[in-house]
Amino acid sequence: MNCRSHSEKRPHAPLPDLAEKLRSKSRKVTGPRQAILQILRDHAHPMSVKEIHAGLTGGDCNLATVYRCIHMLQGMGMVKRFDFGDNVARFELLAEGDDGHHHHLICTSCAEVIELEDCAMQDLESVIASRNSFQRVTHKLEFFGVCPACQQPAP
Amino acid sequence: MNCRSHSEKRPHAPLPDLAEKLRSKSRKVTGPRQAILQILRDHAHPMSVKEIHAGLTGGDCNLATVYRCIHMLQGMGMVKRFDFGDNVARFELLAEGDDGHHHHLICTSCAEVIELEDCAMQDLESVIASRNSFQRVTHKLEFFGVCPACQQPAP
DNA sequence: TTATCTGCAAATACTTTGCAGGGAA
DNA sequence: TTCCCTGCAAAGTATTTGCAGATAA
Repeated sequence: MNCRSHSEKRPHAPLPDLAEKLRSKSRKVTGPRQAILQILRDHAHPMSVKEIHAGLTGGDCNLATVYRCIHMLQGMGMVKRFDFGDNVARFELLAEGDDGHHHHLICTSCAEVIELEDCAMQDLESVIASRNSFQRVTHKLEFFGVCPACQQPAP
Repeated sequence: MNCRSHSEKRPHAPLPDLAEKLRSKSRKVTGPRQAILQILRDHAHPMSVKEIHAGLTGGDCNLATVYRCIHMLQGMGMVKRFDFGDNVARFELLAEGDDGHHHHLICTSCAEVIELEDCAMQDLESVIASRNSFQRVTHKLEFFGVCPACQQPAP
């Protein structure tokens, strides 16, 4: 598995393109939706619904609307859900043509998130699928550890 | 990664031994705790708190007690928590001397769970740790797919 | 105009906690 | 006897849903 920083990632489409994607599926481009897409675009790591809602500046929108919007975007394949095992769903905007399959390295102390490049687990999936007679096998994988900044002894 | 069925696993300690483990750490052996340990012993896959509570026959005990008991067992290293990405924590009794590090293959249709043997990801953890200057790197990994029984077309 | 979307509020699901009585050691 | 444990009830957090009014197309 190779690792790379977010800055090297495939860039997200500009906001107007994202809006167009909504229109093309007869979804309306509303204020809340644009604001939510903007926030997801500005953050390179998965965000919880609460974080997205808190990040909405000015007039913002209702928490329930954030949930509905995120689910809609997820259904359209524009956003992918990640679970870090703390019972809080997190969502990340997918770049055009990106299937979103990648993993994260999360600091268990400060929650910093580093994105890891797609892993080479396809072979493993095939082995597991055939040995257990399963079909369409996928996986969820996240790494946890202590980041450099958190390795210093507490003052 | 190798796969094996539950029947091949290291067996759980008998109930009296589990009780002794509690006493050795000045924890009391109560009815609810014995019942919960019994249920976990009887099930080879991770169970949600609700499932454990529902499985308590007869007099059973309060849901809050199940939560408290599970947390206590987790703190003692007798039980391990798994997350299947559905915002429901699941717990599995650990056999004596088992660190609980293994993964599961979960049917996305009927939720059947198959346990997979410990994977060979230690090398990967080392690479990720050194490349990102992280310490104490661990991981969570679960596989999802469609089990044989669910592959038949719906009637 | 019209179907979709939003805010509001209430509901649901999972989990935690305070408190007073009950029980294991 | 002495803590530890439990039930009960209430509260906390994450998420979903019904409904009537608002809005994009």
